Amino acid sequence: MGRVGEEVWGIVDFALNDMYCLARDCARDEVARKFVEPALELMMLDKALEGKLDRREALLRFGEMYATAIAGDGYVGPREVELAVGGELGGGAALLRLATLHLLNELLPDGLRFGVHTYVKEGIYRIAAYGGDAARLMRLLAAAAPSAGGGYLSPKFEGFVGEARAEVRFGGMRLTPKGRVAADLTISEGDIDVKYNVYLREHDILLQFASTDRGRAELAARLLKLAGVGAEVERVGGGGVWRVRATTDMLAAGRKELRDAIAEVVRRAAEGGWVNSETADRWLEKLEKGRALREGWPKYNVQLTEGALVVRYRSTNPENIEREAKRLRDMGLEEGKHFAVRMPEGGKAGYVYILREGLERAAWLSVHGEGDQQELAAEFVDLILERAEEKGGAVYKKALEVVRRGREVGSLKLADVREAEVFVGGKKYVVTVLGGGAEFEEGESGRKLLRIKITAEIDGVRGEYTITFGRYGKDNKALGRAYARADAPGGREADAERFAALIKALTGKEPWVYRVGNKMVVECGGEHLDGFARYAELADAITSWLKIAE
DNA sequence: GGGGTGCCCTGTAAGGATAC
DNA sequence: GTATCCTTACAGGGCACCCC
Repeated sequence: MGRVGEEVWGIVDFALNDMYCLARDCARDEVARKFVEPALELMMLDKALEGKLDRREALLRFGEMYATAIAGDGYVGPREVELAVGGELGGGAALLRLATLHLLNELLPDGLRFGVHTYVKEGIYRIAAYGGDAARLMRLLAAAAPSAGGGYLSPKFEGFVGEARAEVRFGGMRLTPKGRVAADLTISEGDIDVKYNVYLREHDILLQFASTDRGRAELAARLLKLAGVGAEVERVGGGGVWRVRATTDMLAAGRKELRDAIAEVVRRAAEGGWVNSETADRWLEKLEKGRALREGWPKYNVQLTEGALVVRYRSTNPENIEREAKRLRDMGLEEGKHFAVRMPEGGKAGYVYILREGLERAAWLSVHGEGDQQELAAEFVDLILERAEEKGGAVYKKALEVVRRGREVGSLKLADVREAEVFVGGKKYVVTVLGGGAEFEEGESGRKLLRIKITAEIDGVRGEYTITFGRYGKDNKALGRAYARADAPGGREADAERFAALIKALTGKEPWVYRVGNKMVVECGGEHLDGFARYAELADAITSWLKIAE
């Protein structure tokens, strides 16, 4: 380092030998710390250069310390890493930082070295790496930055995971004394690596790293996270061993490099006849396809049972069931109406079961809901469709049908029906809707009625058509009735046919038309009401009426 | 036929124990 | 200190069955 080096060491001497003076004169810890940390880094790196300290250990510790400094006084952008050094004696501290980076580069292999720029703005020294230099620095920090509980201690480092290029390689395939397949798998980032053990067990794949050094175990967890697996450090029993483990599904959610390496172990084991071929095929399928687990969502079971769509989450843990029920309530769904809940009892699993109407409502909320409800519902519907798609064919078709129906509620305008061609009784009708609305009314018996009025032109005949819904019978079924008018052009029969054409154009389904005495009755059921609910002018009234008339 | 529920069976996660 | 095994609870797939 020549003359610069001498100056640097002069500052180090000053910082370390006169710490008492610094502490006394400056009377603030942060000033002392500003010098102590880079000075320690400098000494550590110098020792590593002289071969008195393990080089990789020094790189790792440097990375931890520098990341901590950036977490406090730095900035991390997509293509930039910057450390700010300000305050009293900032110039000297910045010089120290530069000296440590210089030594660090001497320790790094060619492909990982990086350059930095230093500038002063508003009295603060800034040490920044840009572009490729920043990318190389990020690789070091990504592996070394302190973390806990599956995340970095500073959110500034979360983005690194996407940028880092953890390499995965395997070797040392062997059979354990009991005949299980084991292999070594090494994950490395930059010049830092960790060796893990992979075991092909009877029912799962297990990747494991164990150590009595908690720091090494945390590094193992960080590198595994860079490979896309969020396993946490755990303490084995109450003893002094720390461990990081991940099994099949977690591994299958990892990055392609990791999945490929593990798949290679499985493939070779299958070729050697060391694992059951059916099990190996299942694992390979998972590893090759990748398993996109939605963060924060459990795995809902989506399937068809004799034509009905079953959407269900089951668990023996009451807290899990309650958590899902709460999530559905937060989404705007109502228990009993949109979903059913059965709490676990006697060791048996409980469940939340999404009723058909619930999935429809969630689909509606995913389009028409507001704020958090809309976001939650959209995420939920996506998740269910994704699960249905995995099952393929009929399951996906059915799920899509329910979701589409839900999304359609209130999505159309009556005036959208213009010159629609429909066939009733083999005859073609041309329907144009001019307007309409819906309102409640109380019938003579106190029954809550819903009156839907539509103005339309059918085959050139303009008219106002009214249909009145009520709930009838022991099932309390929704039923809508209208009577054809005798004074309409062509008389009752022609009016009934035009009415039927209008309802078919609006709902997609023909009503039932029958004669009672000399009257012509046009009758609609729940499916027609669902069809009417697709129109914004009618949707709110229909939803409210369905609620109050229950 | 579709909606909803119960239950069996298999695969996986989690945690501890044990062998080397 | 590390590698391997064991146990158990839980999750999830899928089918049978009931009800309307």
